[in-house]
Amino acid sequence: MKQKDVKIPEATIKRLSTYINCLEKLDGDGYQVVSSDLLGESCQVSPAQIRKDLSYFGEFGVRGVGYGTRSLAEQIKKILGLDHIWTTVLVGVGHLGQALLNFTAFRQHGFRIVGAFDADPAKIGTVVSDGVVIEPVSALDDTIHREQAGIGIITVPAANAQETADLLVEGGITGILNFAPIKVRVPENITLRNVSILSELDNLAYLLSNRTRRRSRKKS
Amino acid sequence: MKQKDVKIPEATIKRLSTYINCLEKLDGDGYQVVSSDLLGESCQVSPAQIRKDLSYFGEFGVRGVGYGTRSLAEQIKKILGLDHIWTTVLVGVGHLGQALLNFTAFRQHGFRIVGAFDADPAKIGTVVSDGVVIEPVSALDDTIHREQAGIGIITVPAANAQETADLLVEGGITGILNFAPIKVRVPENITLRNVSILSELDNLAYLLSNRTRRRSRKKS
DNA sequence: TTCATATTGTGATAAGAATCACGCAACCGG
DNA sequence: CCGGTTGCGTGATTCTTATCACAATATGAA
Ligand SMILES: NC(=O)c1ccc[n+]([C@@H]2O[C@H](COP(=O)([O-])OP(=O)(O)OC[C@H]3O[C@@H](n4cnc5c(N)ncnc54)[C@H](O)[C@@H]3O)[C@@H](O)[C@H]2O)c1
Ligand SMILES: NC(=O)c1ccc[n+]([C@@H]2O[C@H](COP(=O)([O-])OP(=O)(O)OC[C@H]3O[C@@H](n4cnc5c(N)ncnc54)[C@H](O)[C@@H]3O)[C@@H](O)[C@H]2O)c1
Repeated sequence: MKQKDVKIPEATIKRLSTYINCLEKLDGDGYQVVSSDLLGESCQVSPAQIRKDLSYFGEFGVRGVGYGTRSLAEQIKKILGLDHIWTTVLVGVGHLGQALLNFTAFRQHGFRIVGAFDADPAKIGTVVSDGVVIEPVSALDDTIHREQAGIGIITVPAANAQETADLLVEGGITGILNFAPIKVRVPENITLRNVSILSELDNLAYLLSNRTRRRSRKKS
Repeated sequence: MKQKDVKIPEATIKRLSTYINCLEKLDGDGYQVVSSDLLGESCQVSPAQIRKDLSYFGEFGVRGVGYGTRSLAEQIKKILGLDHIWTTVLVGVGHLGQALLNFTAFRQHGFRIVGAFDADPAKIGTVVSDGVVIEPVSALDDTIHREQAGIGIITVPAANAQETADLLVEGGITGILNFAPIKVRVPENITLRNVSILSELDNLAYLLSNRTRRRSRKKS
C-alpha cells in the first residue's frame, strides 16, 4: 500500500468499506476472481469508479484478468486500518448502546468493545455482552488506560454528549463515534465522526416529498 | 417554499436536517433571531454555505437582521416534508430494531412507527413500545394497507434484507431505510436509503490510521 | 508466435459542490 | 430622514469528485 499523497475523497473511503462487504459476498458465492465490472454490478458502483478508488492506493488487479477476491478484500482492510484490533469503549448503555454492544459484526471488522459506561447507578454491574460489565463513568479513565482503548462511542442523550466527549478526550481516546444529534467539539488532534440516523430518515422524507420531477439518480 | 427546479445537492439536504437541530437548540437558549453567522457557529457550517443552502428553496431571512429562529425551523421542516406524520413500519425486532422502536426522537420528527414485524414465532405478541405489538411477517401487507404506511425500516440480518425489501415493496411501501449491510435492489419508483454504521466506524479507523500528514479539514 | 479478447490503471474532461465577494435591503442612532 | 452598519441573497470563481476513453498488459487459442 503506497498511498500517494494526494487527498483521498471521503466518498472513496466510504465506498471502500462497501467493497469489502461485496467482496466477501462474492467470495462466498465462489468467485475467486472478480472484474471491476462484476464487483460494480454487485455493489452498485460504476466499474470506472472502483478502479479509480483503488488507484489512489496502488495497483491491486491484473490487467485482462481482474482482482483476486479474497486478496483484494484483505488489501482494502489494510488500507482502512482494519488489519488490527481497535480497542473501543462505549458510553451510554441505553437502547442504542445495548444494540451496538450486541452487534457482532463489530468484532468481525476488528472492533472490540472492552468497556461500557453509564451514569445510571442502577445499571452498574450489569453484564451486557460477553464479559463486558457496565462500569460507572468515573472508571472511564482507568479502563481506557488499562485497555489501551483508542476509540470511544457516544450513545448518551444529546444534553450529555459534550461532557462525555470531554471525558473521553481527557482519558486519552483519539477517535470518537458520536450518535447524539448534536455537534460536539473536540480538540484538533481528535478524530470525530457523527452518525445521524435521524437525518437519514429526514432525507428519506425529503426524497419522498419530492418524487415528482426527479432526475434518475441511483445514489445510495 | 418555491423550490426552484435546479438540482439540490444531497449534502444540502443532510445539512438542512442538522440546521433544524441547531435552530431548536438556539431557540431553547433564547435566541428569537439568528444570523447565518451564529447558526453557522452553532452547527459548524460556514455562513455562506447556510445561505446558499437556503437559497435553493426561497428567501427566509431579512437582510441586515437574520432569520427568525422558530420560523426558519418550521420552514425547513416543510421543505423536508416533516410537516406531517410519516407512518412507518419496522421489520426485524432484534437488538437494533428494539433500539429504534424506543427512539423517542422519531416521533418528535414526525415519524410514527405503527407496526413491528419479526420472523421469530417466539417474539410475536410481545409489546415493544407504546401500543406496538410484534406481528408476524405475514401480517405486513394487511398492516401497511390498514395504516397507510409509507416508510419501511429494515433491521433484519443481511441475508434476509432482500426478501424483506421485496415484501415491503409488495405491500405498497414507497420509501425504505435499510440498516442491513447489503445493497438491496428495489424498483425504480421506490426510494431507498442505506444506513451503514459499520462503514462509519471503518471510516474512523481509516482516519486514525492516517493521521500523520493530513490536511486540516473539519468535515463532520 | 501471433492475434483476438478481456480488463486494468490513469490522464484528460466534465460535472458538481463549496467558497467568495459584493449588491442591496433593513434597522438604528442622532 | 440620513448615513453608517449589519447581514442576506446570489452570480462568479475555485475546488473537488466522477466519468470517459484509451494505452498497457495478461490470457488463451490457433
Ligand atoms: N435509540 C436509537 O435508536 C437512536 C438512534 C439514533 C440516535 N440515537 C441517539 O443516541 C443517544 C442515546 O439514545 P438511546 O435511545 O439509547 O437513549 P436512552 O435514554 O435509552 O439511553 C441513554 C443512556 O445514557 C445514560 N446516560 C445519560 N447521561 C449519561 C452520562 N452523562 N454519562 C454516561 N451515561 C449517561 C443513561 O443512563 C442511559 O442509559 C441519544 O443521543 C439519541 O439521540 C438513538
Ligand atoms: N445491532 C446493531 O447495533 C446494528 C448496527 C448496524 C447495523 N445493524 C444491522 O441491522 C440488522 C439487525 O441487526 P441486529 O443486531 O438487530 O440483529 P438481531 O439478530 O439482534 O436481530 C435480527 C432480528 O430480525 C429477525 N428476522 C430474521 N429474519 C427475518 C425475516 N426474514 N423477517 C423478519 N424478521 C426477521 C430475527 O428474528 C431478529 O429478531 C443486521 O443486518 C445488522 O447488520 C445492526
